Amino acid sequence: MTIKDLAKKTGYGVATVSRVLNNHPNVSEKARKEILEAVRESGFQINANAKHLKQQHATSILVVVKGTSNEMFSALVESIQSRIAKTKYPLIVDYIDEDSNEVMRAVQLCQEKKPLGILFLGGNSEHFIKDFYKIEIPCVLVSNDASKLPFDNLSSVATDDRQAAKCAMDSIIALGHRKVVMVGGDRENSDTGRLRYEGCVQSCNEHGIDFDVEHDYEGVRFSYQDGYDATARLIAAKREFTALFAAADVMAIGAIRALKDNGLRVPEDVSVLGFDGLALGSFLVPKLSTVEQSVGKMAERSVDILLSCIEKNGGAQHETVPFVIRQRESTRRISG
Amino acid sequence: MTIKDLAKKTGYGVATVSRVLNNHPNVSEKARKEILEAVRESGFQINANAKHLKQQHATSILVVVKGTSNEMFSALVESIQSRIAKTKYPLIVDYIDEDSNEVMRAVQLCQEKKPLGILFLGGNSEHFIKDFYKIEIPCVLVSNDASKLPFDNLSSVATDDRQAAKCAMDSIIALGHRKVVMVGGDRENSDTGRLRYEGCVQSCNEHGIDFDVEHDYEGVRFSYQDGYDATARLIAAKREFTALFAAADVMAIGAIRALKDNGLRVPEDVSVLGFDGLALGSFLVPKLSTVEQSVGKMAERSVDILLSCIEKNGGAQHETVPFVIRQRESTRRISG
DNA sequence: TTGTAGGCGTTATCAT
DNA sequence: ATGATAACGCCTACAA
Repeated sequence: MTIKDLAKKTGYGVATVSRVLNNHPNVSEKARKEILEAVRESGFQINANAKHLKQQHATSILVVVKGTSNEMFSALVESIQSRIAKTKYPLIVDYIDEDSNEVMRAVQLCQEKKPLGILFLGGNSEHFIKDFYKIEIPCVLVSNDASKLPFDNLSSVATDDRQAAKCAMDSIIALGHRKVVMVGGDRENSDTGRLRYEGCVQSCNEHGIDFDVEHDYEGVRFSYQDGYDATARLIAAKREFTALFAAADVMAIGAIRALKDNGLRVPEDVSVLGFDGLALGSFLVPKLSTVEQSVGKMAERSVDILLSCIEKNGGAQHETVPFVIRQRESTRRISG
Repeated sequence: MTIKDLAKKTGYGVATVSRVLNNHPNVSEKARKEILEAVRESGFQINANAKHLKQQHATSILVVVKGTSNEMFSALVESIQSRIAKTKYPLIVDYIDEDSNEVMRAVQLCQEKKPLGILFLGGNSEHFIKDFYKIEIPCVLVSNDASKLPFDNLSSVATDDRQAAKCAMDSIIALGHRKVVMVGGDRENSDTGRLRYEGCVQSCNEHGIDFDVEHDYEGVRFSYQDGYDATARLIAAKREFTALFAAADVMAIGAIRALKDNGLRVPEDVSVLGFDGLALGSFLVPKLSTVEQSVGKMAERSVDILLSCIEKNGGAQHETVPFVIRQRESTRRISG
């Protein structure tokens, strides 16, 4: 069933059918009614391939999400969706593997869907450095900073990871902790991992706390299991600590279980602070203390910036979004 | 950059370029080398719209996933991916909203990508009843039973939800519990919700346990918050119970927190049993007791069935996959 | 082994 | 207000 069939069926030409389908003007009410009826009756579905092949510019906005089981990104997508819904732009959300090249995927999708702009949820700077020049429409990198990248069509909105991690450690130290370890991300391959590590170190330095990367830091993947294993290693190495800072809530959850399995109570023996502010955290026992990222704000600013770039041809903007240290039940004050 | 440009650039015709691009035979080594080099150098990207518009049949297999923050589906996708990777078929994974029509989406994708077969992860039978006749290629509904649906190109692989829920309740009763409540799904709009409810009731009946839908059942959405709220309502209604069965692990997690907030300990005061067997469950404190679905087996059977339908033109098959009741730390035996 | 040409379903430009 | 027709980029007989 094509628009040709539809044309034959209704007695109109393909052009008129196309006009009706796309809500274009210059169609009589009669034609519109009849054609719409035929569409309904025949269950006609427009061929997106042909449409996109022909169209130079679509009217949609694209979101490329890295990783599918990331609660924070899910929340971000939801928030972005509700914001874009208020505009005239359709939204296309595309999920890709944690470890595939988001930029090349975007290049591909640009050609397929011809979007007006792209929102990247998560991204690897190497991919951007290597391939982003191939993209010419306005883009926003969400949750990672892109101000150091030399592209004037790439904006960014992110939490200041270094600053947030520093504040997190500050807060732990303020609770009286002196022996602290960190279960963090890969400092070499993940910007986020590196920045949060740096914030942690900076805080320790400022407070005269001894922090030895070799023994007090584990750089692993952001998963329950990795958080568990890393913590188990820290314990096995007889590292003494009263507080553990995890660079992601999922690692904090793994860490808490590892502590428990080694006879350590949270927060009585060890305080645990996570990062992200996942909804899950507030349902746990104990409720997870964490660095809460402003998901709503991040979505809002990302969308606003992208739209302004699209509509007003503005240049790239780089923004930072606030965070909140939430002391819930997994951290506690200790005496000296 | 199109294959025409590539042809001009290399001095060959478009047909030869196309042959090289698609690994077709009848191309000289020389031509292949030169053209491949030109592709690399120019960063040529094939136009998927044009390709799919022209092609009658693609060679890919499609997975339509309902919901993006579903840990079990993520695990399923991963397992499916690794299985399909061993075949010659490319895999396309498409994520859609929890509450959008997966069948219509599939219809759309059929026309766009012309896949050989489809795997549905999650699905609503109403959508299938209403629209599935539009799909003519082999499909497998994963995690829901489709044996009652009248389509001979729709297979299904699922846990026997009713039986699993019954066994779950049996196990709770075997631990000595007599006063049990259930935090379940919507019995009207969710097959899964209804079946797990029925299994629960059946077990209670068989064991002479009093179970009153009005007061002992809460049908809500599968989320932390809904599990929390439902449990809070049960407690507020002064319903006495020593065990709570949740139709999903996420609801069980919400339930545990609600119990805690009302001064009830798990498992000392109330035993909690979940459903799904999420990885997360074994990192919680207490480790979540649950009905573990065989994700690996489900992926394996789904893929096998789909491939056999595609390659051998077999008819629809409906299979059930085993489950395991895992008594971990959130349930305990009580004395009469 | 290679090239030419027609058509996939749509949109959009011209006429009418 | 409507219709004929030329692209869009690719694949694939069919020819050479």
